[in-house]
Amino acid sequence: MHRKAPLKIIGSNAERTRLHNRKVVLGHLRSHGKLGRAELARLTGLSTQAMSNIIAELEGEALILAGERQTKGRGLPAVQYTLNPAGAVALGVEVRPNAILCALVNFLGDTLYTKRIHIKSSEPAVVLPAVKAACDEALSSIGKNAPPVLGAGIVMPGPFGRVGLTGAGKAELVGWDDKDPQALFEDVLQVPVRVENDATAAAIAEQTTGSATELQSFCFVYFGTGLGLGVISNGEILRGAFGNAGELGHVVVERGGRLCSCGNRGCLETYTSRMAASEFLQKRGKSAENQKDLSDLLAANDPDLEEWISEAADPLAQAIGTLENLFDPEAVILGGAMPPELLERLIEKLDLIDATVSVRADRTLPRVVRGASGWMTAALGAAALIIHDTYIPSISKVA
Amino acid sequence: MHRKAPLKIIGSNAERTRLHNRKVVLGHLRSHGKLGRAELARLTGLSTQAMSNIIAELEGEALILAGERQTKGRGLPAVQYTLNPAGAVALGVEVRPNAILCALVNFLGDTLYTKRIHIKSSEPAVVLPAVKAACDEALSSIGKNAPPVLGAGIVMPGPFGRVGLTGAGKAELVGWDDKDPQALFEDVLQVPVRVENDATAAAIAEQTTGSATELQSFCFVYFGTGLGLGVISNGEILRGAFGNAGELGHVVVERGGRLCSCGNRGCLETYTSRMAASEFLQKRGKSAENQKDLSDLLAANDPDLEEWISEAADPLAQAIGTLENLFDPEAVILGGAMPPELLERLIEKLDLIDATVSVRADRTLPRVVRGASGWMTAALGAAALIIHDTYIPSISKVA
DNA sequence: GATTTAATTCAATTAAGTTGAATATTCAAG
DNA sequence: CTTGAATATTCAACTTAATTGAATTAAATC
Repeated sequence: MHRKAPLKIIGSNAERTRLHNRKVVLGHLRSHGKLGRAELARLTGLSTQAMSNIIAELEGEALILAGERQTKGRGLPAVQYTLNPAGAVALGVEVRPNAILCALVNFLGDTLYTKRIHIKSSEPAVVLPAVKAACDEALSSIGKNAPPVLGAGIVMPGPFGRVGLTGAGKAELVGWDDKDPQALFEDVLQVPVRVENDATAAAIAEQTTGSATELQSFCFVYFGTGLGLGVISNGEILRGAFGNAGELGHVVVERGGRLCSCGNRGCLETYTSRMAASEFLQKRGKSAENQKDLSDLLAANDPDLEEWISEAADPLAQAIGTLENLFDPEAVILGGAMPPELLERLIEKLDLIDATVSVRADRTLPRVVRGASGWMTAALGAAALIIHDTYIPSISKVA
Repeated sequence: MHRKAPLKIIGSNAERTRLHNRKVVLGHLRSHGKLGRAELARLTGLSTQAMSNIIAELEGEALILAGERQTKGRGLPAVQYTLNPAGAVALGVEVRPNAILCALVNFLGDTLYTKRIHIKSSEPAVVLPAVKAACDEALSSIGKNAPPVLGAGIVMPGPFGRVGLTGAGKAELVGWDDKDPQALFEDVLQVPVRVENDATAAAIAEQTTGSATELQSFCFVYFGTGLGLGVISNGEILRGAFGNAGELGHVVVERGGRLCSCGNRGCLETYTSRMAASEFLQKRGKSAENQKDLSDLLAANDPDLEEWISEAADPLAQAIGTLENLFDPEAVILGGAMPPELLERLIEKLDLIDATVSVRADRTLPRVVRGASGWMTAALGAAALIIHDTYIPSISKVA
């Protein structure tokens, strides 16, 4: 287990400048859809000549496509450039104690392939070859002339290795304690690898292809085994000092409340999570082990499930108020491994606190919206992270 | 009132590259104290030649000073460079409904001058000339050959103009509703101006000259009129979508608890804040309107104050647990307009949640530490913000 | 049809980096 | 005490990727 490296602030040179500018251009193309060179030059504050060079380079690498000239009033109509969906792909993998979920997405973050593979053990010796095989299969699924692979995003139940032990006892994978997953996966897969937690990955997926494409600041509440939180603030991922930020499940919403597995009382997770729903329904003699069960119960208007929803909404509303006051997001998004209809019902039932910094006269979005959900969310998010990295420079933003 | 501008992601060029690299160099000099050219080149990933050029430029502007050559084993001993304390100054101003606090700091963030000025009204027509006069006096206090003024940081009770109305009813200044304070102050003072909230400014002061000089991620709990929060995460200031992040005072710690002025129940501010202490003591027939009163009561071992501290510690401990789980900071710092001894007592009384992500085997710092406090904290922090901006590039960090 | 406007390219220039060789100063080994 | 290795720094030449200003093309307006 190694301590997190202190972040190093490095200088820039011509090469890094170009890399930065490429990302800036790709980012603008992503958010605007299509743009001409001159307009890109204006947006980025670069000269048209510089833009021409960058565009030529990106087009040469097939990351962007030249479209029709588009007439907009006087003057030579601008050639419209768009991202090339087939310009590159990214892998996403979620490693769980008993399964590996593998996804492949295109340069826009759209899903090309998904697969679930059962594993007998979560030890590195088992996981690494299985992930390698799954990724190879994913890549071969798109045929011979495959575009470049930008990298692989890996989601693992943290906290592990790099980030050290923590108190909020989580389901850790066995055999990874003293390992550096990033290095191991990079070694096996031979592409750049990023390891993130599920909630953050899901948040990035939401921003890449979901309901947050227009947002720069939002909180993504992720229903997984527990309850996670991915925070994007002004376009930046919030990780915290040790990569463990966003432990929403163990935020206390009721002093002296229900006993949680972490040893505390009143954790949000004990009220509002898949686990909490399962336990509640089990006491009523109903089984709801997976999303399908919950979906079915909801479709059948099961009164016990309805009761749980009502009961779960209050603590969640309180927690959302806390998120609003602390992070001042444009919206709070609920998603993850929960049936979408259930999330909708939960949102309907929310009685939000009516005086937080998010209660604004100029709101356009609802304070809480439903995001992407389903079992693949995290794996797709992991892949989206890689796409995200090629769009987002870690640089110069100006208000 | 204007809506917050969407953040613009801009390209880079040679000029911006140099600006970035200068900041990188200054930042390293700040955190290391003194360094030679070659070592700076290694730290920044730049060539020694480039470093020589940058150093020459900075030395020419008297922002850094060449020291003795320092022998460290074999080879030519490196000339050690340090920041020049007298290389530049920055102004800091806190505007309150009835007073203006003005501060001047040197290039290291050390205090050179402070002054409090009473004002009759908080309208722009009164405040702007008063601030101008105060700043002029501050600058003339350091004599004729004054070093360049990097800018002025302004702290005002938000949320105002730029960030729009919010629900958590705060003490707003009258007459500023539809104004752009940054532009107004820049116009009057003729130096670059930054407007921030008190808690963020105080957090930056803590990082510049206080107990967080080594920290990249921390939460600063600011005792002002209410209770604010400044968050620095991996060196970046967390502002939120509308600049209102960190509204800690209105985080609910007790469902259905005490009625707060914001209309909700159970806000942290109603338990743990200067106002809460005043009210508590008033009920016991004691007056504690300012820091001095509290200080005196504490010195006299006043049993009522002790009782309040015990009562206030629990909600605070819970909130700190929430901060730890959400932000994963290296430490939580308590400071602001509270007597330091009282903060110490409060910290002693804290019964922290024993399972958050901050409970780590490899901790070196306590989870909660006391930070800078006193009436000038925010104004000094405002000035520190300006210094901070000249050290911290908004760019390329590498883990 | 002539003129204006806007996008784009061409050619020259410039800023700020990199690279490799030369020089200075110190430590360590013979 | 001399010599060689290590380290810091500078000098000079080169490279990258930007900028600037003039030229070219195509559409809109007069």
